[in-house]
Amino acid sequence: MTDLDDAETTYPLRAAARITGLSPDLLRAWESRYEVVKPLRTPGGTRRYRASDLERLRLVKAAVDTGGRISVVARLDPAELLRRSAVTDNAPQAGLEPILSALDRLDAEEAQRLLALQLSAMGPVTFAREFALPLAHEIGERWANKRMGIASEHLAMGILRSMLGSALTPTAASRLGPTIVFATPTGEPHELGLQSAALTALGAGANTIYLGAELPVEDLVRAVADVGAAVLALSLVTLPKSQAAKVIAAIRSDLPENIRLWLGGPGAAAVTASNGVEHMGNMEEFERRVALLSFEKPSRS
Amino acid sequence: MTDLDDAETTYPLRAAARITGLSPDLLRAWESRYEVVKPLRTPGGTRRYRASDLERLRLVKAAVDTGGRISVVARLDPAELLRRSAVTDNAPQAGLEPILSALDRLDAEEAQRLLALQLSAMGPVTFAREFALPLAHEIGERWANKRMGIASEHLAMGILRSMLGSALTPTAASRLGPTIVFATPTGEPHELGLQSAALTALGAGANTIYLGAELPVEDLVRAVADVGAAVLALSLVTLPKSQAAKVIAAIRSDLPENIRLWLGGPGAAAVTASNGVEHMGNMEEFERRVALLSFEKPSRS
DNA sequence: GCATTCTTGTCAAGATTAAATCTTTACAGA
DNA sequence: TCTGTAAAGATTTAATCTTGACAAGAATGC
Repeated sequence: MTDLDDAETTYPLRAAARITGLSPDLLRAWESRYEVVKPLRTPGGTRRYRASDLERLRLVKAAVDTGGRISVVARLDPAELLRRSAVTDNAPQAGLEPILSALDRLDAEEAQRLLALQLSAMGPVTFAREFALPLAHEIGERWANKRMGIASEHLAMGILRSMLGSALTPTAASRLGPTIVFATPTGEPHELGLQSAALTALGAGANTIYLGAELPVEDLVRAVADVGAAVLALSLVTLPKSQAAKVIAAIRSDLPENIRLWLGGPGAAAVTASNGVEHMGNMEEFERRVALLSFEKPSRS
Repeated sequence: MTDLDDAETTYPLRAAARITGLSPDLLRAWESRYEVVKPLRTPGGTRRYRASDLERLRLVKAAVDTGGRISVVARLDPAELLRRSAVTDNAPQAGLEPILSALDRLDAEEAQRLLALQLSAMGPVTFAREFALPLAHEIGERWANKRMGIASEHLAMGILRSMLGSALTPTAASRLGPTIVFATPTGEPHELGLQSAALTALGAGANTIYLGAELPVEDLVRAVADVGAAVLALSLVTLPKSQAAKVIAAIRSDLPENIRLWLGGPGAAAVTASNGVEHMGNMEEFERRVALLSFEKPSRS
């Protein structure tokens, strides 16, 4: 960022509407009636929402959705808002058991049948996030407790990788969106989360280029430059912290400044201290960031 | 939607540009100089591209990319264009070039489109053996010569792995055949040949249990015993000779005597000296051996 | 071999169009 | 009264338009 000091990225009304799920009319009404947010204005008078505005709107909507009155909610400060929009977590453990049992018997046919059923029921994006990832987590758990063999784990991961990989087919239309390259750095073999993220991005309209696991720094940087990507998205799971930090630093320093570097996955939190590296806390946040990409100021190059 | 007769969906210039990969300027130049396409116009004069326009542009670009001159290519009719940019005929080697080119550009969509075309034309088993393996070989060659990046290689392998993995769905009927476990020992990451073999076995009526790459000896042996397999099939490509010999010896000694151990792949020849280990020289031999298994005395229950 | 012309992709300027957005006012259900 | 939605007409922003020019490479003529 050379001198983009005041050039905090902002978003037009339609972006705010799409991201928050509120109608443009309602956004204006809330602003003029209750001053929920005060977006910036262009010289011509057009609204420009900062990321902080969007975040606040998200919380306010959550509070309203759970029964609050907008005239009251609008005046709350962020801390109070957070309390009012508490997450009512749900346990989607539903159909896991039969699949785990099939995997334990190394019954690929049955496992695949059950998984395909889920996939067709929920669609690839939801399947990846709500089913495949929890399943993988549970398998990892059981493996750690010696309640399941590696063979079952391999079988499961292979099936999931193929299923998600097949869904990960870019369409001609997806080229319209911003380009995001997905990969895992050398030493990080876990691919499932990366695939889920790629599917999410595809659903959000991004032009996803999925390179898979264990790409060397140099090739990664070159690929990103070659395809003119706006973002390089990496997933970290088991890569040791020290090694991860080193790799990320290397990538960041080799990557052109105007290309973003996003990290996700359980192993990412420990690394993201550095500058110019952004951490995606969860899939929802990631999805939102992808959607916002389309609305950013034209990036010169 | 009563009468949208003329309401064929059309795309503005920027969509056409991003979908075809041509710049807006170039699109206009090609139109005004050579009449490559004649998009519709709005009352105000703005271009609107039909799907057919985009298709034509795609073909024209393909023809230009392979050395044609735009002034010539622009006049060709669709049939001629197809000839100039298409997967000419069944000769496998012919179809490789466009795919390699797409991979080089990291154009997943195009690569996948072309591969899917081949897959549907030849069926999974033939596709794996006659197309995927030669393609992988060629990619390896080009990578060794620095004519192709690792990113392209990863992209290709990911696509192929998913395509073959999806085809590798055991059916209820296949459970009738002899059980074969497919895997690769720890340290051997190459999976493509293994998948091809598994597909071949599936086609030959075996009950294939595909565990994927890099299974530790202990788990491999346990898995084979658990499912009552008649054969353990391993693929070796780049595992160093000494290491391979050690791993194979370990597996053989831990494996019950009545379970066969088959080795295949380029790295297998160097190892097979030992007793009780059989070497599959090529896919045809392997296929024959699988077929023969069915006639041996029933091994299970 | 060398200069000339043609081809082809890219760019800039200034005008125009299309799509978003603006404000204000109104209205209807809870 | 509170709240979400809608319409009208003006305005702004982002895309697109045409024209003309330019430079590097390819083809051509001598």
